[in-house]
Amino acid sequence: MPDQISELTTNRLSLYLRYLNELYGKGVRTVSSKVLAEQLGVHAALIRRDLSNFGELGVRGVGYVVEDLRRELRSILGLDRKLGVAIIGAGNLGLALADYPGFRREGFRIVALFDNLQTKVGSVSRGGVAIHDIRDLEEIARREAITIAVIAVPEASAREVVQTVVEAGITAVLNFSPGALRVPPHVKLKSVDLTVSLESLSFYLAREAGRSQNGD
Amino acid sequence: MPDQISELTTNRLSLYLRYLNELYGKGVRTVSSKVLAEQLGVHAALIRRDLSNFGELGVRGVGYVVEDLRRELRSILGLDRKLGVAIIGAGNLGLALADYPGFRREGFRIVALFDNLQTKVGSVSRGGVAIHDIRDLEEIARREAITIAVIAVPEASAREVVQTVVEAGITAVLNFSPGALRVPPHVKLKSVDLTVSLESLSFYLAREAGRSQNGD
DNA sequence: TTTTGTGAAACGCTTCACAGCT
DNA sequence: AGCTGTGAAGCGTTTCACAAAA
Repeated sequence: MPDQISELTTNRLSLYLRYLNELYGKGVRTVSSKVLAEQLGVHAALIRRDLSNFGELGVRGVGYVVEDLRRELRSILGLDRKLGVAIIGAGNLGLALADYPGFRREGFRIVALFDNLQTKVGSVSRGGVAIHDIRDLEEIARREAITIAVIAVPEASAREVVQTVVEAGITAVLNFSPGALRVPPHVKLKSVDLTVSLESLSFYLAREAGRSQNGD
Repeated sequence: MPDQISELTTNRLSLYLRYLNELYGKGVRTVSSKVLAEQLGVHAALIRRDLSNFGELGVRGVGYVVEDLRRELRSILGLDRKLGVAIIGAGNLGLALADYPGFRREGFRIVALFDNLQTKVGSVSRGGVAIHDIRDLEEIARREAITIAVIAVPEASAREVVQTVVEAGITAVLNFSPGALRVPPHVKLKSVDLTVSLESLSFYLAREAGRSQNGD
């Protein structure tokens, strides 16, 4: 078992698990890397390579036993225990993320929202997640065993918030705020930059436009 | 100028532009790849390589002229014209995205939300973006020159919605729904999978946990 | 001297192709 | 025969290191 697994691989593991859940629900017993590959739009050898990082999970001549591989992946991804999640920032995005069904489905426990605006503190999201004062983060994080923070605050407060999160002892951060954040080495930071995603698409459109009209 | 630019590069171009905007606001005249690199946490040579794809944008011995590079990047990313964006799905996430300030800032025009639920059609988001019937997408897309669709619908309807979007003549799609989507080759699809992002973090936590407690 | 632009080396990820197991 | 697991090849991205320019 190699000691460093790339993020590209872990992302795909999550995709494999999602499809295995679907197969499991349908009562399918085994699945080959070929079938998995066709469904997910990746190469079969890549799936075998990804899975082989964690042992010999398949059966030669047969494929992968759906129930076993599903259990294995859940364990590899750490989804067999319920992880506590805090959402920082009770703006539009934070509230939407707090109620996002995809987070609850695979064993995450959305414990609370946090904000610094006193007018928001004390109320709840539509789905019933309570909004607390950001100053209570550390206490609640310890009490509720929160290990993941999702940051959805404006760019201006992002740095300060990350600091608060790290000081509260949280070691995994999913960041939706724009801008580069720095965290200590023991903290894992993953950023989803919505503006970057959209501008990247814009680049594609700009290129296509230039490509179709050739010197007229 | 190479004819294929990787998505890794275009994502970084967007980050460079964001920081250049900041420098421009502060009145800074020039910046070196070294300074840029330190701020953004990437290697200086990578920045030079990225930019060199689009010509000789810098000045040897000096660095890059902030105003010029900023203008150049805006043009490269196609942000010098205002692109029309439609958000499909007026749930929590769609509504949050419609009002997301980061989208408006860099020259995108959020034209409308679309949903199939008649109870939502006719109302507006908090920020004032109107919700239309998804059946009117094609007509409105043509009239308002919408070139980008942001998909924020439940997994079950995602496939159908992509089809509708493609038929409406939209050629760039930013997808927030889980699951693999297939689009024709002339359409650019970029997916942000929130569940995958969170599960990837969970993997990191599972690994760390196993690492600290060694056989006790 | 400073800093870019870029061949060449290094690195990492994916695919090929097949031995090995069922 | 069928399908996994994997060494080796292939390919794309990043970093090194330095010539060229200001």
